[in-house]
Amino acid sequence: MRNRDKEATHKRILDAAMDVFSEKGYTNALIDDIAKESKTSKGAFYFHFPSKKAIFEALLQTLVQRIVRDVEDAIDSRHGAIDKIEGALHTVLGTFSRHEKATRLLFVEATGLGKIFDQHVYAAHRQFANLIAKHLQTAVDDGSIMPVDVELTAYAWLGAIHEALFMTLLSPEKRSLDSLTDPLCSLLVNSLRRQSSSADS
Amino acid sequence: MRNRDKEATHKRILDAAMDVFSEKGYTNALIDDIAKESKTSKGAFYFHFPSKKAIFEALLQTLVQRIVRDVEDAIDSRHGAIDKIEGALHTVLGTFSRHEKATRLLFVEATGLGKIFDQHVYAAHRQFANLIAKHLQTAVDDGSIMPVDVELTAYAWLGAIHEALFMTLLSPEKRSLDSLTDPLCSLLVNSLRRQSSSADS
Amino acid sequence: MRNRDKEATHKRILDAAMDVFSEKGYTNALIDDIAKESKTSKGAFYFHFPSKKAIFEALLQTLVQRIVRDVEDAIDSRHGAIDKIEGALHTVLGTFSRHEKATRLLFVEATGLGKIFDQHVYAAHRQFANLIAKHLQTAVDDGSIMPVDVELTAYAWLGAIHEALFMTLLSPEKRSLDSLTDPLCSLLVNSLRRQSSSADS
Amino acid sequence: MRNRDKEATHKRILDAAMDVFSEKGYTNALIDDIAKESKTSKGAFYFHFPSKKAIFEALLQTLVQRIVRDVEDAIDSRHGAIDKIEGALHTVLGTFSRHEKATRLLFVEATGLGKIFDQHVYAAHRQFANLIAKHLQTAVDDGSIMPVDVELTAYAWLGAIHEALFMTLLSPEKRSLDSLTDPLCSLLVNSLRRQSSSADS
DNA sequence: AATGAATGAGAATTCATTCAT
DNA sequence: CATGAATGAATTCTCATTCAT
Repeated sequence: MRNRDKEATHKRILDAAMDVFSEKGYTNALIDDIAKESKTSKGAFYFHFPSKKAIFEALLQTLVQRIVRDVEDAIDSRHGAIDKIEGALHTVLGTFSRHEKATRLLFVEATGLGKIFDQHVYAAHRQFANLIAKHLQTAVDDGSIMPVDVELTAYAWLGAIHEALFMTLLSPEKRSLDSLTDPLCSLLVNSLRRQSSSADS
Repeated sequence: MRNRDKEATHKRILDAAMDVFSEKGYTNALIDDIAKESKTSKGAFYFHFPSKKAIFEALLQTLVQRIVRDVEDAIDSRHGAIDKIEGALHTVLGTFSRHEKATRLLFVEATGLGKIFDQHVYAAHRQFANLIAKHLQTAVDDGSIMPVDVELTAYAWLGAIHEALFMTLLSPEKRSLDSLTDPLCSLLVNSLRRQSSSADS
Repeated sequence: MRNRDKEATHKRILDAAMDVFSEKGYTNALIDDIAKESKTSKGAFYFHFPSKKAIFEALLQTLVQRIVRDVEDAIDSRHGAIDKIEGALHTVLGTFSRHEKATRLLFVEATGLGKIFDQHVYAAHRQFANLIAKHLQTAVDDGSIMPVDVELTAYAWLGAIHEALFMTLLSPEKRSLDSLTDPLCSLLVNSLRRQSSSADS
Repeated sequence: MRNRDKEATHKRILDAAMDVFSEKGYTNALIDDIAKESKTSKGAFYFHFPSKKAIFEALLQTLVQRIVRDVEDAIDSRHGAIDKIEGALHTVLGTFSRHEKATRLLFVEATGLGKIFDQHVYAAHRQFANLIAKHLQTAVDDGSIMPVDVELTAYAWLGAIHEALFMTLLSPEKRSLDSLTDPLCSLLVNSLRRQSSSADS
């Protein structure tokens, strides 16, 4: 019972932190804001987390893990290399679309905070890129797509996704992330498709 | 004469600011750091710039303008749509490679600073994307490349470039930006090349 | 039975408090430290003691009383004025030696805490000094020692003891308090011996 | 001129700190109090001193040095071993009497602040004791006084002085330090006088 | 009686900005 | 124009104390 309360408060604070950080950015977010938003107190915050930095890191790590897991699950249910790649892309984009705040946190607010956070961001991007690279490699191996530098391609794709999300998030018009999924997916997958080859000798 | 001094100080401060901002990030950079680095004083800083925010914005704008101009010049000297695109890509990547600090400022340190700076970053990315989009459109129009959504492609490309730079800048190994140019350029240009070619003679 | 538990907890907390206070000093000691050390909880602490200040005061008072009683008992078993004085000195020094933590509490940690505690420390020193003065007076009265200002001498002696303990406690070498007893005792007693002596055999 | 201002402020802050620390004790003294008392600002405080701890240490060190110097000067003008000892005692006591706040700082407020300050206090006491020991040794060497353990005696004397000052400072009646000098001096010096006097009956 | 999560009033420290010289 | 001492609002983190269970 008591334990329930504790965990519930812990989660309320994490949720509040995500709201506040994605709303105001790391630097402009105050512990007071998080305390208020979570309807607890500064003391409760520091009971549950050792520092502002720590909760932000916890948030980042949790988000990356959750997204990576979601995407891997989604891929498992697809068959065929290209299908898997499309699946990965759709899920990545879909997940980001569904969690705008988390996305903003990962791709906007976590950047430019100095050396300490850089490593987290670097690691996060690496994990996402590896996810893509792995399936690209499978597709290359079974001949579904042209042989390419899968790692570089993975980063290029991640970058394309990142940029699309980024610009959408920063755009004053607040266009929904969702509308990006299909066109971006086509663009990326088509860029790799065995090029007709019809008469290609 | 006196005027010379004034301008020289102004520039020394700008240069120092770029060094300090790209080294420590906006938030961690102190006016004192900039004053020290520029071998002037806090008073001089505030004589030449109204605020910390202002000099950072000035820096961003100057950098974007300079890069855009450089790239446009480079493109002018190329002929043929694809050639121009390759020229643009090479120049963009080359310019970023040559100015690591500026690049770090534009693509890393300027991110996540909150609403006010977001607009600057957004505008900067837009300018770069437009540059690419314009020449993609020309290439599409004259049939050099497949018809694609040029705007989306431009953002995808910018994202690919951004990501590559970003990961290189954050990577602990500090790989040089330079080695990225050629492979990335190939990847992107190839992704658009008229695929079939079957009947293209 | 239940009562046993209660008293036992009370004592555990007092003991823990003495450990923690003498180890970290009043200001740096946390209620959490005491709760942990006593293997109870913060709630238990506040059930048994009304405040941090209160337990510290209780501790001081208990210690002073115990030491005064010990010394008085020891003196009772001595006969002759000088003998009693020597007895008092030996017992005071011996007691302090045997209870380093308590000594540290009384002579180091209780100092410099501000007005409120000052009075306790003042009272404690007074009690110790009175103890000494009383027996000095007896010795003066029966002519065993030179007539001196017994009160001032008592403070001087207490000071000498205090300083010796103090320096030993603060010394990096952590020399044992014990080795001080004999030389210090001689020094002080000799300083009062009927000086003449030359012809006094 | 500017430099004058800077130094003047620095000193004003030091003076204010001594007032505040000796009035409220280290822990209860607020930087705000010092800023207010010095008629400057918190910012000015941190411009001149890096931390609360640092200014307190600076204060302690300055005081010890000044007192040691004063005493040594006073001793120089005396001739004869016993005379020098009396001179030292008088000067030490006189100096402490004249600078009650400083004395309170050194002997009351600096105690019980934890490991870090302990070393300062230890060092200060050692310096004072060494001062006394040196001259005791001279007096022993030239036969002016009985051979005694000069180091232990020095600490005993310092302790006597310390205790006398301490009790006077803590006493509710606020008796002046001054009235202590003569009786204490006599007591201590007499305790060492060549007892002989054979013919003193 | 005991537990430990929650509270919130501080307090030290930082740093952009000002301004007298 | 330049200097750098001074300002003080803002912010993180601490910890004695409370209280629901």
